[in-house]
Amino acid sequence: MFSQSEENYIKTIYHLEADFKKGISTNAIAKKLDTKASSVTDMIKKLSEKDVVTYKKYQGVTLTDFGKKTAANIVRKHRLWEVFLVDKLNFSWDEVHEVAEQLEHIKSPKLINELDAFLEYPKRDPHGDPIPDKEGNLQIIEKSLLSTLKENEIGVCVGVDDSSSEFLRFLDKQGVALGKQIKVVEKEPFDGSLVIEMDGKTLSVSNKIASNLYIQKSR
Amino acid sequence: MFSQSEENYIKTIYHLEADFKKGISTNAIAKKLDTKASSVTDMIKKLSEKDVVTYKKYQGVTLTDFGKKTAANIVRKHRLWEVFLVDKLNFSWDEVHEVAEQLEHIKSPKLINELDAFLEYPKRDPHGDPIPDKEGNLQIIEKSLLSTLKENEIGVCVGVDDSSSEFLRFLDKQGVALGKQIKVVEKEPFDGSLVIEMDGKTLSVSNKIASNLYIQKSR
DNA sequence: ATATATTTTTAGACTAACCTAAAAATATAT
DNA sequence: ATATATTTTTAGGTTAGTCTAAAAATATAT
Repeated sequence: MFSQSEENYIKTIYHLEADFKKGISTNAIAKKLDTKASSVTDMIKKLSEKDVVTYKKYQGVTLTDFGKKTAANIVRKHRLWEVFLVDKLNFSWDEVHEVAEQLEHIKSPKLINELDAFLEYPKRDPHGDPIPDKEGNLQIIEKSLLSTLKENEIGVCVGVDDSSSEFLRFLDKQGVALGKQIKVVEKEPFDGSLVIEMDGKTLSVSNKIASNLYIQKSR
Repeated sequence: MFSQSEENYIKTIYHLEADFKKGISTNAIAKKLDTKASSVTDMIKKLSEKDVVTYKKYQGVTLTDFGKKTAANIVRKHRLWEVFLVDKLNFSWDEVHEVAEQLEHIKSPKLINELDAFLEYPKRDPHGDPIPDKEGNLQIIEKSLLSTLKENEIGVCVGVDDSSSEFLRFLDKQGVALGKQIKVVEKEPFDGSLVIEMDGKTLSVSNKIASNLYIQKSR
């Protein structure tokens, strides 16, 4: 059984590994968790004692298989709770993170399995991120950043890269949501902005937006 | 904002005051929380600093109005989560306590208000205990222990005194549940047992059972 | 009313999780 | 390749919440 703090470290390392492969640095973890590198070193030693990570001094850490499974389970809980909050309790997708951060630490296998069933086994959370199954596996979706699509390509919005409140609220305002079909009408080479078609309407999005929206290409 | 530990103390004092009025002893709290009296003294000092309790050395503690409201809010959360677990996630009434003990510490006013609405503003938890409203008020129900009913009196089962798993599972086995109508057919003065009628069937219950079941008398 | 028992508080220590500051190792730049 | 900068670890300290053991206060019994 892990403490909330241990779980937060495990989850953070998991997310960093997804982005940067192996050997996550002390500093990277400290930055994500808004803590000091020295605190991270302390915790890493404990997690390595518990066989959650492999660690050699000055070489960064890597999750063991056990650590990966543990992490996936925390992420599973986090994302299932997010679905619950949005689907059942009228939260919007920019409001769920903070509460899910707390709920993910609740310890009860029955709770999470029943919740999964109650939500009818969702495959994605409200931001489009996949929900790991009980074994910790998560289905990968071939998604591309909107900014990488070519003119006339069509796809469906399946996720966001930046999930900050500001960005999500901006998307809401523009009418962008998961599942929306988007067609690239025109790409502006000068500033990387693009003209898209959505809901039969035409609008222009900046490169910054297009670099944070994931699209699953049609065909 | 209170820590989980502080919240557990506040809640415990609240429950003890409901049973024994004012001036809850250090030892009583220690017993309930399965901790040592010296730890309780430490925590009491902190809670009194924070104006949650009034405390004079060796005189026990009493919740302030602020403390009562805080406590009621924790109890509200606990009981709403219990309803959720039983009504939506197929938990039985003897399984909910442990998980609700964790869920009650989640901090999010929106979460609890939306949960309340989602559950359609329940008035009682699965054990028949009233759920405090947002202001911390809880409706009182005139309930009597089954053992205090007279022959031929009729009532509805509205709660349990002892809510241990063993007792609740025993009640399940006997078909006893909240809302069941019960009529006292005969009282046995010798051992305090009584013969009751429920669901059209006649059965005998021991005094121990009858002293732990609350009945709301009809008329 | 005094002795004895019980309860409560104090004093001092422990652990988890954090911190700061300094030392050690590694990386970078000329 | 050596000097400099950066990263990481170590050493030692802090706080919340717990503990044990002893001291102080209160309660009980004769």
